[in-house]
Amino acid sequence: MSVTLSDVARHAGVSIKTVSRVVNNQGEVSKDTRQRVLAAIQQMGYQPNVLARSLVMQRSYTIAIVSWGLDQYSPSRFVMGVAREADEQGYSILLTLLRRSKQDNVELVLNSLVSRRVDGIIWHAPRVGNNQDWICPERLAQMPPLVLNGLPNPHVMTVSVDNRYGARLAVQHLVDQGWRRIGIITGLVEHPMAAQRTLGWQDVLQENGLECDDSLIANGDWTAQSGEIALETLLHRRPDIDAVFACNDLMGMGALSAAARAGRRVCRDLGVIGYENIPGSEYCSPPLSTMHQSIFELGREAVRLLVARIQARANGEDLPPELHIAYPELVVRQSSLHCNGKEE
Amino acid sequence: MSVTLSDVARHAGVSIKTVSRVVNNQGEVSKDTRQRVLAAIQQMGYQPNVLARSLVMQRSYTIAIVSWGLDQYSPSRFVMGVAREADEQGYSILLTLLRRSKQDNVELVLNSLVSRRVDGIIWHAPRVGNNQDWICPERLAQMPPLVLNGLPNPHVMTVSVDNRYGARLAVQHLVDQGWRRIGIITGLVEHPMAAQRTLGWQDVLQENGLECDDSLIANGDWTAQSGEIALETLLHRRPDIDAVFACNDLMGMGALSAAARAGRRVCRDLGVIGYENIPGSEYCSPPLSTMHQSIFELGREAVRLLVARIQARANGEDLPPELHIAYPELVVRQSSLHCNGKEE
DNA sequence: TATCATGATGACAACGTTGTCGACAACATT
DNA sequence: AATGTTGTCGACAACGTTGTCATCATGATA
Repeated sequence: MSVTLSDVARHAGVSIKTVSRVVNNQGEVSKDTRQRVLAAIQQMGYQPNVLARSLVMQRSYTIAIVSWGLDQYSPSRFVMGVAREADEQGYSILLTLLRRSKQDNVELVLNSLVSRRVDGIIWHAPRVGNNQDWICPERLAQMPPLVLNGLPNPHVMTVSVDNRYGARLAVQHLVDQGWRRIGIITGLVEHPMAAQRTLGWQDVLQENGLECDDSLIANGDWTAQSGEIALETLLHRRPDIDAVFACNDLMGMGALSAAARAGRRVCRDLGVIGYENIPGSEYCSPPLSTMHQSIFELGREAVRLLVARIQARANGEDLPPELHIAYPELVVRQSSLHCNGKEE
Repeated sequence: MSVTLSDVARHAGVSIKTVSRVVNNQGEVSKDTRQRVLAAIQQMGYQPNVLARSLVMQRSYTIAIVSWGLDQYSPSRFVMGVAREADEQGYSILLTLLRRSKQDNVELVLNSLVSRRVDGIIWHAPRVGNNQDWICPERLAQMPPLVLNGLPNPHVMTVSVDNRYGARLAVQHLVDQGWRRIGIITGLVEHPMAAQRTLGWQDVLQENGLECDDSLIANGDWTAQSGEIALETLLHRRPDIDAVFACNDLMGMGALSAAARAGRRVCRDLGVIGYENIPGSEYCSPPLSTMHQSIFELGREAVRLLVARIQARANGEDLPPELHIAYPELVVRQSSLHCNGKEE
């Protein structure tokens, strides 16, 4: 079916090994034969068989990304960053989606990756329940993992976004604008990311001597609809609220909509800030203030770190796992501004 | 490093081949030895080496998806559908992102996939320039492709969304609402998808005897910002416009924002409809009417068709390439409704 | 008893690469 | 002239599977 080294060798009148040398341009081959072999390769359309190479070299030049889902913006961007950098580094990426319903298939997924002999894993799913218990010495020996927002662990590489820091920036901005009773619409509570953002919110309120009561908390699930409902319950429970921190932009948009329906005019009666800077957040009415994260770049960085580790391991050295943290930036638009109703 | 068949064989006191038989439970193995082998496998944590298996079987149980990008909602959903179905069918998926800048790397990408001996390709990128010229007999022999929104071709499988039909539904709805001068904000003109939607818009205007002039067309690039600018120029050029069909929701949101700034009240002075039904489109103000497409399901279907073809090919049969078309559905929300200003 | 099907198993050669080692010529050094 | 060095190249054995065939009991049939 496909052209092999041996086909090319026969055609060029040399040994298999010589062709192999030319392909990987390694070792000494005379200019003359190199030309001849190159011509044969060109002519026959030879493409090396990576499977065979992987088998003998004991590495597949493949890294797996195990993802929770691509339907949100940030995860998609992360995967794009991973794909781009992997391409540039000469690695292929194997995409695996975790089933959200089943807990127990983590083990299955991992076994499948071992079977495919991937050189490393990028774990791109929130730590919920015991779904990261697989990170144990036995597994670590098989393939090095890099975990997004992972727990500190001396044997595991991690790239993280400092969500608590980001949340602090967002809420501090609300405080600076003069808002005083600041509620929060959280993400899915079982996601560590959501927990971190809630902590940041707490930090700022406490530092500023503002009220920080459970009645200011409404739980969302990252969807716009949940944001809408959350703001409704919040306003009902605490009519004195004058601002709200939505833990992502979609929920922020839901909140904007709920506010309008409740007759609360954003910027005058209510400050709103989101988190994630999704496309479109700029075009809500009013435009949604938010936190920006360079997630694409984080994906690239993840691959860089992981590949460095893989290469090192192949050379017998054991690179100490590095850690990379990204810090979000505040994007001030209109929804968080406090107009004091002056222009009424 | 890792446990092999031969390790298990030695441990269980049988031949390699027998272990192989147990693993693939094929052939006749006595109950007794089967138990013994199974125990050994369990005990040693054996995982078959898919690389080696692929090498000898001449198929990798891997399919590649070549994508244009994951930053829009629909493409992400498509990839999710692909990943899910591939998982269920026992295939792994290799994710490749096309560089948008370079045209010429299509050939490189393809060669890399041949090198990895993928069993099939899902081509998930708009046909722009000559970037689908690779679909030629030579390539077809190497690995069967399935193309999203591909051109009709007796040798290539295709799954499509009927974009022209969807656009017709959207614009007809505007007409039904009583809007008469209907502009369009197109997608990137070089994308066939954008062209199809524009054709659908034309169809309906002509069928209804409405004006269908070039001055009603403004070109966007799928981003919200481009939608905003497009509506501005449109309103400037043709102040008599009373409705606009935005070829995706993001541009629709931009248009909504531009309308507000221009003092045009949506629903009264201007009808707006988008396309794609992204999360958040429901929470614009006013909520954006749009077209819904079941893209996740389309991704699953793509894998089903492709895998069927691969299996058939492996059995020597040559399954005729099938075709699958999905039809979008209208989602009526507020932005497209015509209030006639009654409640003024 | 001789022959034959059947069931269970293993030896061995593929698959397409790469690493190791040795062969051999050409040339430089003592 | 004998020896060492260098540059080219090929034979051969891995890598971990699977398919093909042969082997060898065992029990059934003629």
